[in-house]
Amino acid sequence: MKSLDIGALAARTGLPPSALRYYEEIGLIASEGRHGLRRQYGPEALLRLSLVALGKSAGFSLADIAGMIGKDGRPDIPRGELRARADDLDRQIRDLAALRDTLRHVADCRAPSHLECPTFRRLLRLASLRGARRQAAAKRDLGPATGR
Amino acid sequence: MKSLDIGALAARTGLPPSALRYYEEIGLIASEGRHGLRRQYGPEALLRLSLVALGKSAGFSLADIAGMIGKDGRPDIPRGELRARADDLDRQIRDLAALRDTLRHVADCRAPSHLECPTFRRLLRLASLRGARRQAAAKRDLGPATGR
DNA sequence: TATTGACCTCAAGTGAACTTTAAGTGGCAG
DNA sequence: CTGCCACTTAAAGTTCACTTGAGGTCAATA
Repeated sequence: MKSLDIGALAARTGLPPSALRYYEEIGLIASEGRHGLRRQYGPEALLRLSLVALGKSAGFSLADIAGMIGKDGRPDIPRGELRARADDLDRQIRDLAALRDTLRHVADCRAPSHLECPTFRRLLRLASLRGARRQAAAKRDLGPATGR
Repeated sequence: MKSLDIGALAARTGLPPSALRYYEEIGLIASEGRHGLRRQYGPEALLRLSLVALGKSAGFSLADIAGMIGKDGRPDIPRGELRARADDLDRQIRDLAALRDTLRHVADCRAPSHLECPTFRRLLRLASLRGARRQAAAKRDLGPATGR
């Protein structure tokens, strides 16, 4: 019998039991049944939690993630939308990579103050632009996680 | 007289006035004075707000940002923290790429069940490893914004 | 001068993602 | 069989970053 109680699942995932109960409450995972009062989870719970961890670290909300992995472990959303999401992710990845590069540059830069470093100043300009774009996007679509 | 009222500052930054008042309340920006009741902001507010936008997009909390750009306006951003944040971004980028790949795969895969698809399983394994690492990090530092 | 509209304050509300608390249950080691 | 202790529930509390609402002020325009 390969079933785990909530404590075991918590131990294997590193998530506190309270969080696992919460995930179950919002439908992110499901228990196979109970042993007495105690929830018993099958091994597929571990898979689902892996997907959840993946989505979370990618900046999606739990609601988004719930939408991506349907009740049965496969996505609910149409293929076209999945591809569009993937394209969004590509864009987000490019932005983050640029930010990371500039952060590293600034960390290594020998200029006495960050404000005097031209790269930093360029980054500031970009950040403002990003802010504006973000505003525009928010107005545009009222929607999906851009990773607040 | 180069001072902006809150509406003008909002227009230039894309932030709503309510957010700017909130930022002032928590000490992220300061107004130069009032014209009647109305706050008047100097041009350095724009610089500070650029820094704030930068910090936000890098995943810092407003409290973190407030700590980095002192009351005096000079950014005093610890280089070590910048590097740590860049490393976080690297991780986040890897996560995003994994998620993007998973999404694309799922959109294209014709396998009857994803659990039977080796690509899917490989992606999940990668995600689990990441989850474990993240736990370890959380235990290690108890601290700064890890992104939401 | 009267009105308009952008600003003001303060308090309360929001939503996400949990955590905490209080009171109770029940499997199992001793 | 008894007591421990990990589990259970429901409800309330927490943090972050704001937003919303009610009621008020005032500078500039008609």
